[in-house]
Amino acid sequence: MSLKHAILVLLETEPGSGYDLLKQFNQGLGYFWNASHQQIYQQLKGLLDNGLISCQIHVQDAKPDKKVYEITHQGIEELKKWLSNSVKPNKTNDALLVKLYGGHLIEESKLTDELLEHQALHQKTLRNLLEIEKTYLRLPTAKQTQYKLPYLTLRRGIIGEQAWLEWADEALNSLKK
Amino acid sequence: MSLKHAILVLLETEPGSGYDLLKQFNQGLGYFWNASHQQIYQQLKGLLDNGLISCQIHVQDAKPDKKVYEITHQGIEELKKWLSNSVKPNKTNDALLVKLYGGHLIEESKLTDELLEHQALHQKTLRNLLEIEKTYLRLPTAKQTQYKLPYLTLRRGIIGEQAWLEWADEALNSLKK
DNA sequence: TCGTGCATGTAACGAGTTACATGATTTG
DNA sequence: CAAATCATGTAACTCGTTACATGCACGA
Repeated sequence: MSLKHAILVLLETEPGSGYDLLKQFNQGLGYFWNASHQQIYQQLKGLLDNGLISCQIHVQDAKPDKKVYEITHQGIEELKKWLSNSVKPNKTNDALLVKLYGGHLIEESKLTDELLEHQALHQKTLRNLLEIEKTYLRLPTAKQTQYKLPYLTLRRGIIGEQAWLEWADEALNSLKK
Repeated sequence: MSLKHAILVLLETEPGSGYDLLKQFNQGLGYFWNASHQQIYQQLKGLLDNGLISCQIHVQDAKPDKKVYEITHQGIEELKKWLSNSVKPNKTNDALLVKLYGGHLIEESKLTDELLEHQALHQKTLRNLLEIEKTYLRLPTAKQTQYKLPYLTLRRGIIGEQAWLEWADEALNSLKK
């Protein structure tokens, strides 16, 4: 349901191709929404069929052609409608926790190893987010106000990652014993 | 991929019916894995076809019959294999954050309202988890050691919810301005 | 020449949601 | 008398992943 709307949100800010959207999902938006290129291209097809976006082909030299999509009036209406209705809270499905829960069947060192792997990834993500935050905090106040809402989502990412790492410390200590 | 294994983890602890599993998903396991009854019954069918679980019908009076499933030797082997291979880190797809990100299209009061709704739910979840933790902390040391791993997953839930609420406070304050 | 970036897609499958469907017993 | 609990399922659909597929340009 929401990938459609995530794409509309991005296209509302500025028109772009499937490839452009993919980059945004891998960068800025990636800390709260992920999508593969396959999914994106499928959704774009659907959105186009329903008239929520329009498409123009941009010929480039030395690079493949690109299809640049733009949100339509209808698309904006649909987006506003979606924004106004409340969404259900997120379901968490976390395979790592399932493994911990049933972890007595294997050696604890394997659990520790996997925790350490995940810890390294989360640390990297956090460093990344903190870099982006630095950039934001260096902006003039007017710009900060303008990007207030996206900044709140960034804060969610930072606080969430910090909490994950806090837990991982606790868990690793508990496993050591 | 993981629902299968979540079911195996539960059946490894004790045999049960699809309905029993559903209750476990709605209670203890629910803070890190969710599944609907439709999904569970489908997966049980698949697991049975693949010989990872076995099934016996228990006739009850004054209640419908139930199919009690048990993990097989093959099932335990499959579970151990899964536990030994590492899983990919979780992808977060959070619709609420997509809405915040694109929230400039609607009135801020609508965003605030929805945040408050979610806040109430998270508060309730946290209270619940803290109750379960109290029960755990009252257990004798031997029992605590036995349930060490599930307790770690509970801690993840608690720390995660606390972090969510911390963020929500920050977000609500920022929206007030 | 090999990998990375740019740029797009199809097909098959597995995971998850929504809707439909039944029927007894217990509790308020 | 209505609602919740117990107990099971099917069907249609959407969402997401994995694998397959193409082709040019540029730098190491």
